[in-house]
Amino acid sequence: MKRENKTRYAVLGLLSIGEVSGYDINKFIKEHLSFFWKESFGQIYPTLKRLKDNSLIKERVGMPDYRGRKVYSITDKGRDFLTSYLEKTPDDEVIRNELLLKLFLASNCKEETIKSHIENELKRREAITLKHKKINIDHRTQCIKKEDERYWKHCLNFANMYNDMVIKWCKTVIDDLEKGENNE
Amino acid sequence: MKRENKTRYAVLGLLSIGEVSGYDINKFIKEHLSFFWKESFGQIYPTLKRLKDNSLIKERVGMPDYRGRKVYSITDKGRDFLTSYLEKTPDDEVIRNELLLKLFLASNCKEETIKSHIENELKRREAITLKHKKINIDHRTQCIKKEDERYWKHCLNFANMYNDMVIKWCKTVIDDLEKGENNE
DNA sequence: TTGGACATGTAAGCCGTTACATGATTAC
DNA sequence: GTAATCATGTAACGGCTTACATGTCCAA
Repeated sequence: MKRENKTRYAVLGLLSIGEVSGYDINKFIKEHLSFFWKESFGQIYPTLKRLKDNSLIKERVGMPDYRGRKVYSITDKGRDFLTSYLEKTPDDEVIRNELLLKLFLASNCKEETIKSHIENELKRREAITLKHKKINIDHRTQCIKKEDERYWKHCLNFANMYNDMVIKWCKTVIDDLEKGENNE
Repeated sequence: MKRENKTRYAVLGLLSIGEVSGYDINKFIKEHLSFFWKESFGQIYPTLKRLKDNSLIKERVGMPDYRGRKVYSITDKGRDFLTSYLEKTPDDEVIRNELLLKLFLASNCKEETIKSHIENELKRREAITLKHKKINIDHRTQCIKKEDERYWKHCLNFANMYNDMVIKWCKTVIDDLEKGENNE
């Protein structure tokens, strides 16, 4: 079985929430979903075209806000297609964690090097946590429809738990590396 | 800047541990590293050829265990290349978590459907935990060289912490979904 | 008036999986 | 003898990123 193009489901899914443009889809994913999904323009625009050709979505030239803007809405056929997708068991995440690869191979570099990678990761994660606390959950949820809110909060919660876990892990690694340094 | 082929670093990295064949590399990744890295034969064999052409590794026909088997070892040049790779800041993980995508879009399907996806994930994770407890850490570490062991244990620990976190998360989602059902 | 955000789209080209092709060896 | 595992490799094909190309609108 061939690898499936998942972009179309993500795009179709976002259109199930409301009528938006390709530009909006990109922005929304970047701002709100980037902790579990990524897309690029090079995928989004061709995907919109294909979905339109298959009558899964409808195109409308966005007036009066015209600026070359086109907005798309999901059709009944599109909604059926999306629903049948959602029923299929999700594929395993494809994991390629470069930080762990480098840690695993760290006997080929200085201990300082790998330590600084871990410290960077820790800082990055702590910054995310801080940002999430500032922007409280209600604010992050403003743009989400009522019926989706419940599911959305679980997604956010996943992100937070993952973040906390990584922070904890980074600290244990750093502690261990420092312990080693003192022994020398 | 072009996207980088990461496979060569993974392959080179494994050869830094010892002289092995393409088949061995595949097996090792599948058995030991699959929680943070994946490769397929279609990438491994061409990569070995390219690394050899660039003198980063050396080929040797594996005698006396001959069965068409070729084994590779890292050269000094290869080791330098690997070290300079390890010094670069790791790229962000590319995340595409289909379970979270489906959860986010779950207002387009029956609640039962998404609930069963989460339950599957929970079962899968619990099975992994069980397996890891059975195969104790010393056994999993047998095949790892002494100098790598310390780093390796941190990688394993990441896997365990992540697993535990996901299990906890799944349970809160399932609880919440069941609470909703009772209210109806 | 100029920079930044809005807005759409294509082309090049590597990346990576899957399927296919082939054959040896070992254990039952 | 036959199934499983060992073992290498290629071809097809779609996936996806990156870079490029083009133009508008708005605010300072």
